[in-house]
Amino acid sequence: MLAPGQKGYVDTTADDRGLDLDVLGGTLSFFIRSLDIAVSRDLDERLKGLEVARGKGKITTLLLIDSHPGIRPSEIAERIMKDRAHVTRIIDSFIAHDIVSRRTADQDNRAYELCVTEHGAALAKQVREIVIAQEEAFFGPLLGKKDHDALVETLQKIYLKLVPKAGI
Amino acid sequence: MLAPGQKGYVDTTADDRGLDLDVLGGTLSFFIRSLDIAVSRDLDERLKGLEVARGKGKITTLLLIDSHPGIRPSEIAERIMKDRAHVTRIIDSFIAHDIVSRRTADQDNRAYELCVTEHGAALAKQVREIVIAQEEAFFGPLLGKKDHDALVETLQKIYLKLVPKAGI
DNA sequence: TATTGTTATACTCTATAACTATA
DNA sequence: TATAGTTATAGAGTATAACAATA
Repeated sequence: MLAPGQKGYVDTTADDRGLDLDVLGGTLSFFIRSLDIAVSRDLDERLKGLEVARGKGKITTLLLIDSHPGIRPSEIAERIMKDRAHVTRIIDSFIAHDIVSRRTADQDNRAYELCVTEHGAALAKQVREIVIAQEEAFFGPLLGKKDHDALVETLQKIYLKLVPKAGI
Repeated sequence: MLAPGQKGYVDTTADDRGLDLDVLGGTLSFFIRSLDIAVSRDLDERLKGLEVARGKGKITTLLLIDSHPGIRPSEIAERIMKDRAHVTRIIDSFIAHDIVSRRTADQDNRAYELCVTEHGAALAKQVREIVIAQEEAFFGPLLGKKDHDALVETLQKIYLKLVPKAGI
């Protein structure tokens, strides 16, 4: 960090708290990206050794199938904001590891319905516990309960507007 | 979405608002990832055609160098939460495109000081305007001003705890 | 004709480690 | 011995488009 007065220093501070945080115009996109990097790394660390260790898409896909037996790939894609091709590869790897089973949908022969296997259910349970434990372990030192709750509420609200189908 | 009562439906709702959003235990990690995906795609779209179109690492690196002439690669790495090898590749591409110049640091022959070129400064100005414009265009329809301000404050606070050096 | 899912490709991102030059 | 930066590599993520089967 260049200090005020030091050669090359440019004061880009936008508020009165003396922070040098508006490199991106004080916008949210940079902070969101940074937080996502930090949270993802922390979670990957906690998931090490499990079969779904890396890649958040895999984790949410597993938990979605576990919570919603019979869910279809295209619906997963919509909810995790990835394309269908990406979901196909995730599902393929799950099937190869006997985590998920796939069968033709009842009313639509184009579609598939996905369910976790017995093994997949056990894995999902482990993953879910780790994810829940992370919430407190990671955010506890960073935020008070009030700020945390407000953040959850705000981000849920945004997610629902971005993926309306996710609301019941 | 499986409706309550439908075959395979499992009620995982954790609050009383009837939302099916706690697939990850109502935790923040999933919402943060989703928001980052949406914001990044939107920003990439707006940056299309510019030389730094893809990859948020490149954008913040450019704006950091523009705001902090003389900044060193290792400090960039710390602030954008990437490793030095990654920053090296970003800088290399900037230099190849005459966006950034690099010279040996005054007091340390191991280190480099980075500055934007004339061309890079013009590019940074364009990028900064786009990023600032996105803030309103993207978040305006999603959040009221009060929620937006609270979100900025909370995420800035978290970022500062994760990267203490970013505070002056 | 539109939709579901698959396949293929090319490119980017990321983590890791080994390496050099200097402190 | 530690630090700044580079190079190399392998793996994972991503966007895209073309494709088959079904609605």
